[in-house]
Amino acid sequence: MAGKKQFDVDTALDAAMIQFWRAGYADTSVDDLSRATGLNRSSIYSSLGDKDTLFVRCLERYATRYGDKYDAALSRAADRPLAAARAFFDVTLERIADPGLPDGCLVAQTVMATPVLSASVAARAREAIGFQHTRLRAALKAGRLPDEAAESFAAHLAAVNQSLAVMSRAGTSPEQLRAVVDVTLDALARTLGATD
Amino acid sequence: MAGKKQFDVDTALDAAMIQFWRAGYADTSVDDLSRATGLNRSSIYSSLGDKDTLFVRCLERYATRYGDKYDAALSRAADRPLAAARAFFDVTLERIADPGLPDGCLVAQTVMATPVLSASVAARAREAIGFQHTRLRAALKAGRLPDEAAESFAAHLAAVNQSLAVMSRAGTSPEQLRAVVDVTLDALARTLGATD
DNA sequence: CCCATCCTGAACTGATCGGTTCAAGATGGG
DNA sequence: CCCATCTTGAACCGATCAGTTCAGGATGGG
Repeated sequence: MAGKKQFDVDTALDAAMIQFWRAGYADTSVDDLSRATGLNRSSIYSSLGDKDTLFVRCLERYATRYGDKYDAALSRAADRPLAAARAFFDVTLERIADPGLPDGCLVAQTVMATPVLSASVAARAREAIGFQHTRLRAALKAGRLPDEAAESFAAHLAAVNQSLAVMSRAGTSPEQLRAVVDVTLDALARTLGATD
Repeated sequence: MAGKKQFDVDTALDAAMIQFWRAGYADTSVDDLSRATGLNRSSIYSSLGDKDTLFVRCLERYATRYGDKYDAALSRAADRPLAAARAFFDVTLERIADPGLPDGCLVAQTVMATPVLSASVAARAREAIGFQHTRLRAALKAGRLPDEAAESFAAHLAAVNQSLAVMSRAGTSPEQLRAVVDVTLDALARTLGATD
């Protein structure tokens, strides 16, 4: 099985990411990663790095992939904050509805494990959360929401988005998750209406 | 150090609960529990049970303690849903502000680890989340919120409350957490105003 | 004073962890 | 055809895990 060709690193990273996403850092052993990727234990270390390095790569992969989706959703209706926020949440709700992906959120899970993880990993996860806030604030300001309201709603939208990760793991139904989001969207709609 | 007297089981349980709360189930070893409680390894097994049993006891202790606080907060202003909701969130915000307690939430952390924990533990954590929803819905209905709105807001309030656990671990400041909550409270206030 | 009771420290078991090493096998390019 | 390259499986290391056992010290009631 060798000579010049190699396995697909991207596919392996996706499998590792999903494994970490499902079980978390502490509960994922290198043997688990071996099974998930189909790669030999030796190959993981030689091609993907040790467990910590690999986890960071997966975390960045996750943050980039879904960060891009959030960006795309927000910018698709840049002048209509309500539609933008709705599209933003749809990214998460569709991810949760995808049976091929775990519930929850790798970033949320990592943040929750913060006191135990290495400082660098914890910092990256916090960074991802901070970037979400920045992204939302920029989008809301671009949608002509007053600065103060943009600030508050950015924090609120980011928080509610993370709450979906927790609630989806608690067995909350898609309809209930939608209800959670709709309350927030109604609040945003009324705030927009009030300032129009 | 014995004869007839014993250590205080309640104090030990509190210490164990805080250890699990801070580090989670997977990242808490029995030696960690020994250090946290000040009890000998043997004493833990003989007096508090094995790790799984002890964790369930801590989880129930947590759910009861804060469940009672949530109940008290909601019932203190049973006829004013907005004040009740505000008091509900204050329970969480004060807990987060307490430097003697870990950030986050034991239930949220347990729910996030659901795919890895034993089925019975996962079920208890989900149960606690479900009870929160029930508690909130009952309080909102008692506050004369229409059934449909009570249902939606109960899900929303429970979710936002859980989001505080995630965000507090992400290093979000108390002011930002307050902003997250205030958006929700504003939405509730306007809904109440609209139906008055 | 003495004995029943409780707690402690330490050792031990078997399993699993992350990480490393290496011989053997498979492959494709020259 | 043959060699350089890559992957595999398996073994190994030291550390840590949950859980058990037990001898001995400390204590208080009688």
